[in-house]
Amino acid sequence: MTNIRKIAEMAQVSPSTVSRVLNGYAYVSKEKEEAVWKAINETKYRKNINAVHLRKGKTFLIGVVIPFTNHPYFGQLIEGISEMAIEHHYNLVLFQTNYHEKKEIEALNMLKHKQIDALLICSRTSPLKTIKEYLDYGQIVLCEDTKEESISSTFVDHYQAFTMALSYLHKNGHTKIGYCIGRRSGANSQKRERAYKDFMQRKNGILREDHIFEDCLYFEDGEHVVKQIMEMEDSPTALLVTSDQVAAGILVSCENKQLSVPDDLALIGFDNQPISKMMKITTIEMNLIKIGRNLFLQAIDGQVEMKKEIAVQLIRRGTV
Amino acid sequence: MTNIRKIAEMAQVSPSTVSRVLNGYAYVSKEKEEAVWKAINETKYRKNINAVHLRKGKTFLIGVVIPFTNHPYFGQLIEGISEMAIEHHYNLVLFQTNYHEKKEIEALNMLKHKQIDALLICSRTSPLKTIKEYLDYGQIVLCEDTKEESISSTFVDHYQAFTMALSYLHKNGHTKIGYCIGRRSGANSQKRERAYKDFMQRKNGILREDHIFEDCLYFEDGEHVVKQIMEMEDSPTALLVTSDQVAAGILVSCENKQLSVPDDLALIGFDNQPISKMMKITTIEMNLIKIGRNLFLQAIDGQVEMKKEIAVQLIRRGTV
DNA sequence: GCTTGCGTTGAAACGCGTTTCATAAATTAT
DNA sequence: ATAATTTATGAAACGCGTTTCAACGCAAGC
Repeated sequence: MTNIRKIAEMAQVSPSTVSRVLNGYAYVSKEKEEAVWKAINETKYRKNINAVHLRKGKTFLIGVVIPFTNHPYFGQLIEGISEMAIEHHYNLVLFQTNYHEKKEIEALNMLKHKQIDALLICSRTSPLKTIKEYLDYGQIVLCEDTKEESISSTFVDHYQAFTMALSYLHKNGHTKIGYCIGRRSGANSQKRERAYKDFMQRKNGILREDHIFEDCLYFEDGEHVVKQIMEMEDSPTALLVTSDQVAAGILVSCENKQLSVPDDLALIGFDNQPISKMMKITTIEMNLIKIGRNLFLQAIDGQVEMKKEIAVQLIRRGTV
Repeated sequence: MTNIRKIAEMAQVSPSTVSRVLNGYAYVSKEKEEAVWKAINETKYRKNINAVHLRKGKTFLIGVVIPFTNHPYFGQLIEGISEMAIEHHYNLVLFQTNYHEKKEIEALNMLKHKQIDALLICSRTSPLKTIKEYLDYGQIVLCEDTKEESISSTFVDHYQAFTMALSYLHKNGHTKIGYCIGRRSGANSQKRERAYKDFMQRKNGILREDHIFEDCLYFEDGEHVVKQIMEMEDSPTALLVTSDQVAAGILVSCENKQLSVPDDLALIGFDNQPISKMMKITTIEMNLIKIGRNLFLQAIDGQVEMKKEIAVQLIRRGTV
């Protein structure tokens, strides 16, 4: 295996100069630079990345914790993250947790053992207390409002976003509003629940536990929601659906059941995924790619704003 | 930062002995071993993984090339891969290509620059010729039959699987059979097309280009297929659907359009995904997790059988 | 009593790119 | 013309765990 010293010898320069050429530093004469490149090309030299990592004390790996890879919400998040990763010559190590705390701890331990430089948790299961114990070992970034906590984060104001969506429905004459969500226990979900309950109480809307639909993650989950609604006595006239996929599923299911959208049931999706545009679903854009990008930048650079809120936007289309 | 030499000093032994303790080698006396552990615990020593990588000449990273992360086919494949990766203390670097060749080349170049030890290509876009140029730089494993080629692979016999499924439909009285596929250009897709055309010709079945439905990847794509079929004059009475997701979408769509399955339209899905069990869809099990596991093993170990075929199995349920 | 061999241990080499420090030469500033 | 920079380059140190080689001690074998 040819190394930098051999190149140096061939080009009649010192290893330092080879390194300088390789990394594009100034202060190398044209002749020597050319000699070095010539030797590099002749030998097909490739630098040993592990030596670089050792010297720099970094692995250039960022861990990314997500519950599922097969959901477009996380798909977009990863897209943003990965875009920045490429730009900064980092690689990503994915940890799919399926919301098992054990998997999350595994990722945290990778950070502890310096297998990764930083950890990005897109959706967590373990308590903040646990996560904080690992802060000494490297940067950890969350995707939720960490307010007074000392943990970096990029997030949207889910309380405000939900309130905005609810107001919009209310203005359109709805008082019986329900919502669909993936799981109720997440930090962001709790914020949404708080917003929902506060709003419904404030506006004297009808607040019923069975107007909250759990386990709504995929397209096919929409059908189940419609079925439940149709069997319900006092069913909601509008739904906040925290995933455009599910909103699309609900929409299709409604069409098939001769339920008119928005007349019988109004819908607001979330994320502004391609499918919502295709199916003309009114939605809340979260700019997940932007969130992803910022998450990454926080992970590699302590300088970046420690807590960054990303604005959301109501996109009016045809389902309200 | 405390390192192995400091531990050695504290425990009054040599660095070699510390290394031996750390790696669980025999031939270390109890007293010294205990002394070493004591020092390790006191200092909260964590070993520098980059030094290990440098010394061992490996990164313990395996690249995985997939077109999309958000499809359960690849989700299961990754599950198998990742299971083995954990067991063998490797990490995965995901390259999502969206079928862009450029992205695939990026991954191949990572191998060239020794950023990853091996590359696992689950679905490729670039020609075999290109891939072969990178074989010198590390192990590359494909997920398709590489027959006479000198590239490792784990695969299923798609020709045989398709033929089996077609036979089953034929035996059940179908001659007008169509099929749904993601893209037609992939190596595996071409095998399937070959099988389809051969079979239809052999059995004098009706072979029409418009009985081949492209771009069928997700649940929602099923609706489009049903729509097309209903508008068709001489529509197929049975479909091979190369993804259970799509088969489920078709099934739902049929129900809504008062089409009876299997009487009006018979369906055979692929992959035996959870959804097919839930919805009682007859399917071809591919054992993707097993494939994933084997792909990984081939990537890290030249010893493992170079080409491995994984058997498929027809799972009879309610849609034929 | 001497050879053989296993158990145990440490010194030193190894993998290799980066970076600091010192020095020399060439410019520019005063 | 002299001092102060800037440019250019190399030697050596550095990061650090692993592994090989040699050696020593002690026990078993002849």
